[in-house]
Formats: sequence, C-alpha cells, structure tokens
Amino acid sequence: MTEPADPPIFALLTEIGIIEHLARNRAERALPEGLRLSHFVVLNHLVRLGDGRSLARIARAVQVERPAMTNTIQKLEARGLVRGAPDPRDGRGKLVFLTEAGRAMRARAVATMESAIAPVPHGLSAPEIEALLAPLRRLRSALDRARDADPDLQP
Amino acid sequence: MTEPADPPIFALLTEIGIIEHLARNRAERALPEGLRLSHFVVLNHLVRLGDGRSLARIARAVQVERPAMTNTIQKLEARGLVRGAPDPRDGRGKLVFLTEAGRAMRARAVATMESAIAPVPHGLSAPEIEALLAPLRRLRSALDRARDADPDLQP
DNA sequence: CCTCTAATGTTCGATGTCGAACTTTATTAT
DNA sequence: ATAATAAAGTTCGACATCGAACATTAGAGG
Repeated sequence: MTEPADPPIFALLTEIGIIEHLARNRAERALPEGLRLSHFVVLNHLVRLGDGRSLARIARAVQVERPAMTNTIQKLEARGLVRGAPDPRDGRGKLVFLTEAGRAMRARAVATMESAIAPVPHGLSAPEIEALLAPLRRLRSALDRARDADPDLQP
Repeated sequence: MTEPADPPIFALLTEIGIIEHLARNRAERALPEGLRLSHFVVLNHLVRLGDGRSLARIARAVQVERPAMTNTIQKLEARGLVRGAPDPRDGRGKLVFLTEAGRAMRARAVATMESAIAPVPHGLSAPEIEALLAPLRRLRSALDRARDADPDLQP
C-alpha cells in the first residue's frame, strides 16, 4: 500500500520549483533597496534586448500578465529608472525607454547579484551546466508551445 | 560594446525560473476548483511523508514562511481537508492531520494534474530526465546549505 | 465606408506571500 | 530556581500577481 512513485517529469518539475524558490529568495535579498526581482527582470530585458518596446511585448517576454506589467512599469517610472512614451505608430501602445539612472541601476544590480550568487559553491562544473541547459531549453519550449495550444484541449 | 554574456549559472537559473512559471500556471489550471498549488503541495507532502506534523515543520519542508503556512492550513481546515490538533508534547505546537476528504482530494488532484502534464510532449526521454535530476539535486542542496550559512556572510 | 473582432493599457477586487512584531511555551544558562 | 534565549503559531500591514472588465484604437471583411 505504498504510494506509487511520481512520474519522472513530476520529480523534475518539483526539483525545479524548489530551486527556483531558493534562487529567487537569494536574488531578492541581493538587490538594491526597494528593487523587486520582477523590476530587475524588466530592466535587464530592456538592456539586453533593446528598449523602446511596448508594455504588452515586455509582459509576454517576461511571462507576466499585463496588469502586473502596468504595475511594474509604474513603479519603475516613479523611481525614474524608465520613461514611458506613447507609440507614434499605434495609438494604444506605450513604449518603454530606459533612463541613464535605469541603466546604472541595472548595472549595480547585476554586480550585487553576481557577488551574491557566484560565491555559492553550487557544485556544478561549467560543462555540467552547459549540459543541463540544452534539455531544459527543450522542456521550456515544449511547455511554451503547449501554453498556446491547449486553451481547451481534447479531441 | 556588447553586453558580456551572463555567467552560465545565471543562464541556468533564468531557464529554471521560466520553466517553473510555465509549469506552475499549467498545474494551477488543472487543480480542482478553489485548490491552490500551495494547498496541494501541503496535502501531497502529508500523504507522502506522513501527517501529524507540526505547522513549522511543514513550512520548512515546503520552503514557505510560517505566516503563509498558517494561512494555507486555515484554508484547508475550513474546507475540511485537514484537521489541526494541539501537540500533546509541546504546548506551542499544532499538529496537522489529513481527513478522509483531504486524502480523496489529493488523489483527485494528482489525477487531474497528471492528465494535464503527462500529455505535454516535453521532448525529454526518461533517461534524460534521470540524468537531469542528479545535478539539479546537487544544486538544490548547495542553495539550501547556503541559505542557512550566509545570514551574514564574509570572512 | 462601416461593422465586427482583436489588441493595448488600465483599474478593480481577491488572494497569497513576506517581514515585523506579539504572545505563549520550551530550553538553556546561571 | 530563575532569568535569558529561542521557537511555535498568529496577526498585521505592505505588496505583487492574477482574472475580469472597461475604454480606446487597429485591423479585417463585407
């Protein structure tokens, strides 16, 4: 009468959930005062992929609903880290631009996060990490595709 | 003037964060009405590892702060899925027991979650998943140990 | 040209989580 | 014993996220 073991994919997702939680906590503590991880993610996204993007586009890229992104952008604007401007080509759109302060803050955040995460002896060699990345990317793509696919599934 | 690439461990944690988010959304939709993923996690924990555990102990195991667990347990009690009793051996403690309804609900939730996750073509073979699990468990242990270790770090 | 549908950004209400603080009880040190 | 320290569970206030709903604007079809 023992419990049947979880399917392997369950065990994997459980492990991933725990790691995510631990890493999130750790990263959040490392951030400059008042900066949430979700705020940093947006700054980082804009620095790396380019700013002048619409709110909805950023929301999709960062896997967050639009209302949450509205909130995040408002906080970033209030702190002067980002500047919103109406899209000249789309009357509904709002484009988000980085300010100098925003770029500087992102650089500081990256630095503090690196010094918070890097020294953790994670026990994984660089090649091991590389080896992990490929299958995990496949898993992400699969989940991502399934997301659009199944609003209502079943034949 | 290109951005220096992220350290590999960053890329890994980012990927993990995205997967966690996608999997969480998917799992949450699959759960029986009104049952949160955090609720299910507690039920599942008690079924698998045994009930009659204290609130604080469950909180630690599930990586959640005690106030959140108080909230979760109160919701589960209100739905009759769990029953709380004072610890006879520790006047502060509160032990959490599963009810029959709780076990049944957990079984239903497992079933619906399996039928929601299993059909996703995640593109990973069983041996591949196994190969992923070992290094990820090491990473988790490392982060877990670092959590206690560093309240304030520095030599 | 006009209507219908879809997308954008926002507000609202509900909910979950966290950190801080408090009360009560254990445990440890003196 | 007694005092100091720590742990358990709870409450509180702050905050982020979500889903639903709304006004506005684009775009597609007739």
